Order: sequence, then C-alpha cells, then structure tokens
Amino acid sequence: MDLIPHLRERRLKVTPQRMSILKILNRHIHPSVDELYEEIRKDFPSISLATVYKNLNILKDTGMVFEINTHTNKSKLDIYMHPHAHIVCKKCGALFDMDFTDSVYAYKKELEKKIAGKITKFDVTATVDSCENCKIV
Amino acid sequence: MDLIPHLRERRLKVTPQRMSILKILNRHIHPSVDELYEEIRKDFPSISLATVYKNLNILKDTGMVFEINTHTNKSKLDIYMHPHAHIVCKKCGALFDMDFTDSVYAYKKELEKKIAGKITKFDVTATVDSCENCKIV
DNA sequence: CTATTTGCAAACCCTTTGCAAAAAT
DNA sequence: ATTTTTGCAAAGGGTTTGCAAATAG
Repeated sequence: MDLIPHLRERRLKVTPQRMSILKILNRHIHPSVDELYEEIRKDFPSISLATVYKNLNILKDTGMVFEINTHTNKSKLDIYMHPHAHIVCKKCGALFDMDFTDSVYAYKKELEKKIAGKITKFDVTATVDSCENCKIV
Repeated sequence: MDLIPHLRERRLKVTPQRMSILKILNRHIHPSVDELYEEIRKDFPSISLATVYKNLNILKDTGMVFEINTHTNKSKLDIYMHPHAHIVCKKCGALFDMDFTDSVYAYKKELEKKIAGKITKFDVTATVDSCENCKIV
C-alpha cells in the first residue's frame, strides 16, 4: 500500500522518519511505542523518541494510526486505513485484528440510534480475560 | 445493590475507604481517578491518593471495576457487576454504558471461534470520532 | 522562502513502591 | 493473632514541551 497519498491528503510532510514509522506499522505487528522506537532505530539510529511521539500524535489525530489500550502499562499501535475491530487479551496483552462482521454493523446501527447519528469512525475492542496465548488457564 | 458480599467472596476486607470508592462508582458516573479522588475526599478528607490507586488495582484485578480508555490523557472507571458495553467519544471523552444486544452476542460467538473458546469476560468499546456532546460535530 | 519537522533536554504528569502504623477478621 | 490495608513521601515511567537547527514543499 502506498501511504504517501494519504499523507499528502492530510497536508503532512513526507519525512524519512515519518515514513519509517508508517512502514513499520504497516506490517500489522501492533508494536508498543518503545518496540516501535527500537525497530525504527535499526534503520534510523539517530531518531529521537520525541519525534516518534510527535509523529504518533499527528498520525492519530489525522486518523491514520489507532492506539489500542491493552490494559497493561503500555498501549499498542495499529495503522488504521480501514475500519476493523481489535481483540485484546487483558492478561497477556495479545492483540488481534478482526474484520467487522454483519452482526457488528447491526451493533453499529444501535449505536447510531443511541448517540443520534454521525459516527465517523467506529472501533470495537473486545477484551477477554484470558486467551490461548496465556497458556495458564 | 449490596456490594459487601462481592467483597467477601473475593476475600477482600471491608474498609470505609474501599466502600466509599465502590459507592461512588456505583453511581455510574464514570469518574477519572482524580475525579473519584476529589469525590471521596468530600466524605473522607484524609484519604490518600495512593490508597485510591491501590484499591482500584485490587478491584480491577478481581473484576469488580473496569477501566475504560477514552483516548484522552485520562481513563475512566466503571463498576463492573454485569457485562456491558461502553461507548466513548474520542473527541470529548463522553462515555455511555450500553447493554449488549443480540447482535453483539453474535459477535462474541465469532470471537470465540477466533480465539478458540474461553472468553470469561467480554467488553466492547465502540469509539466514535465525535458525538452530540461535542457540539462542534 | 515559508511552514513543518526534527532532536535534545528538561519538565510533567500519572502511577507505583517501600515501609511503619492502623485496622479488619 | 494474623493478614490486609492505609498513608506518607519518594521514586518510577511514559509522554509532552520549548526552542533552535534542519528539512520539505
């Protein structure tokens, strides 16, 4: 996927640091900020953590990146080029992407009634207490 | 609702500080930690913020309280005595409880397939970019 | 040429920790 | 009597900010 048009669309400058962040997020590995930082430093040893944070805030504000609370001390990052759901294990922090199903769109309609229209973006996070990754339980 | 049996069940001691926290959360006002702290101090001026945090961690770990990420700098707290969904406005942080609908249970079944069973608790957070509380769309 | 972005260091939260005294069972 | 909880103060950890230099368009 070519991410540059999405940056242009938002009047954001195409810097190598920013591209590096987006390319890593585009692997759909859901890194935490520090995992992302370490990953970028492999290709970009001089990058500052502040730059990573500043970019993430811009990318979140413009809707290209979504931050998912894992109920651990660190949240995880996901590129958000199309609506999808997240499934998080509260115990181990494991995170999966999931496409919305028809039943979720039905849920969305309910929501739209409840908040009186205008849902521009919709994210469903399903949190479970434990999952197969946990081993224990 | 009598919350004491729920504490006993979990072998948690019934202290006035803890009861004060639970009583406030039981109003379903979804306070942030500092809002909760200020509220408790009305009845309990000597309480320490550390006590509030320690209690919240215990209550979250034992499943009586749920912490909802609002995508603002502060998350919000909810008593969690029965499964329900949360709707959060990312822009203004407004938060609503919502009962699960059948369509969400269908979604839950999908999830159970995907993570191979054993969902012990299930939370759905629907995040919208703006809601009627925002005024500015 | 102008506006944005970067990088550094310091500041800023919010949250946790250690420990002794107090309270609950 | 034993275990948990409280409260204080200090430490911790993640995130933001201010500003000058560098870079993108």
